[in-house]
Amino acid sequence: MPELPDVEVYRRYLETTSLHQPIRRVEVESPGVLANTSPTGLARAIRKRAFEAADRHGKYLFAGLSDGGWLVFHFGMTGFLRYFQGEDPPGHTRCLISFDNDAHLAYVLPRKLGRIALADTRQDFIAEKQLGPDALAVDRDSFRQLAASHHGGVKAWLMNQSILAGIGNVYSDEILFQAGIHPLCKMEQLTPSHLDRLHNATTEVLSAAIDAEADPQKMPASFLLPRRRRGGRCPRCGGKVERLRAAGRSAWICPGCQQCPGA
DNA sequence: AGGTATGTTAATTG
DNA sequence: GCAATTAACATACC
Repeated sequence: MPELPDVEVYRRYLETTSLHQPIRRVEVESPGVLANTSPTGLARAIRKRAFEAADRHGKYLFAGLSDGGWLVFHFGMTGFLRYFQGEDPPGHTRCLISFDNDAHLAYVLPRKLGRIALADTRQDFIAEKQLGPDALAVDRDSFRQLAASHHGGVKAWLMNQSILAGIGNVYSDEILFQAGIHPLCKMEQLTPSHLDRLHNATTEVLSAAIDAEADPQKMPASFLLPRRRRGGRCPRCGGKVERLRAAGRSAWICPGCQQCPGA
């Protein structure tokens, strides 16, 4: 589920498994996943170097190379990393990085919707992708300012990576549920106090999801996320959750607990 | 068989 | 220019 919390878990995984080991070889099984390079370009950029840092911005994972460059991973809807030794790569491995110590890092992407890119600096990449600030790095006043310059539905706003980076369909539902706000509310309807509730919910939901290692089973009992399915019940009022269309996606809500201000 | 799926981008329409 | 909608991408699961 690669939204901000999932990618943060991947970042920690990369950091604990894959730093400081020289890279011996790179095999690209699906060249289509390379965004701005080729298999030989990728090999030239990372072979004989090591990952020295693991950073994240929104849904993007940055692996810092010993020469100062960056390898950037995006995971689409289904991707993940797997570090292993002495066994076969997982199915749907699209790129395999092998280290001098005979361990391997697999970039696994069943649906091929993610991408690997090279970047000179994180800032260059973030600017080129026109990403907004990381959703966990925005304070109350900045959050209000970002809200003031937009119209349209609040769920679409939360998921717009150019405004806030890192929130996708699942966590936008959770944030709106925790804030008690309906996904189709217009930004211009939200009062400063609603925006503060939304900001608090954003910070708390993303932090709690990271603490739960992005595993729905470990999340707080107050979370809607594990009940986000047909027949699910609201953890707050026990009512049935409902599905509707918002921002071109399925949005799950508790109609009793989520309203627009003034409605 | 058809609908749905955690993302991004491009095209289209209002 | 902005907001909303749809299609496309590729694959898996119900």
